[in-house]
Amino acid sequence: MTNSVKSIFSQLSNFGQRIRELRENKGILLRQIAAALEIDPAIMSKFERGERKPNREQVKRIARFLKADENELLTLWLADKVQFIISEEMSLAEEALEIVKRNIKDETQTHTD
Amino acid sequence: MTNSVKSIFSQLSNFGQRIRELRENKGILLRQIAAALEIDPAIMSKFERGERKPNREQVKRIARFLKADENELLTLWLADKVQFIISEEMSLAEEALEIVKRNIKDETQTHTD
DNA sequence: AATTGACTTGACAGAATTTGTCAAATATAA
DNA sequence: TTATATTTGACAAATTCTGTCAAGTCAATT
Repeated sequence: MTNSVKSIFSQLSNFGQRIRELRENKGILLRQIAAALEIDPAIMSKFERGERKPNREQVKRIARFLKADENELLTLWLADKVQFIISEEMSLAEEALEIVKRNIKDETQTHTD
Repeated sequence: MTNSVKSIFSQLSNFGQRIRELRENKGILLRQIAAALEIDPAIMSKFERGERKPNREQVKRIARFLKADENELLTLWLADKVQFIISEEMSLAEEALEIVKRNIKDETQTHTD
């Protein structure tokens, strides 16, 4: 994932939001799921916030550990993947902002000498 | 692309089939497009057969060289990318598309104020 | 049959991205 | 403050992606 795209879209994660909700409702700690999946809590945190994407096996393990509907979670996870691909194509906005940013910077440098 | 998935899905390529059709109708050689894009003909061949995927810039250059509709080709290219992800998870496909569709709709409504 | 031209195939190396670990930072509550 | 939970970012290792190359197939000509 490029940084520019991440900055706009990382906050939306159908999957991540759902598992966080499930986890918190059950009063389970993030690091407890992490332990169950044998990964660092940092990664689990990133899954929940949509900053990184788990693989199919991890989704299944999460479902099992949370006693949640595996199919529901896999579906949300797939939706995220598709949505990300689509979102990347809407990223002309980012390019535009980059140009503006560059221009502003040049302007600033020109005037502060 | 994993090998197992490639073996199943590499034959379907909306984008590849279309540019081969366009190219052949104009009597252009594969290696001529390759030269224009400054890549090896082998890669161009793989693009046309859907074995590898070009990046956005390459799609644009192909469109320009073939004097084809850039938007059409970018769309087919995007369709291939989405279709590939979905193909990996066939059974969950429909539900996932529904979620994306709903989110896109919400996004649109949010932004048209 | 041998040659030619167009494309295809697969192995390969280097580049780029992704993965998980770790330590430090932050946040929240007691 | 102290303790506990989560987040952040830098990092190395693993994996995937890229394009090059040489050898291969296939069809049409000679």
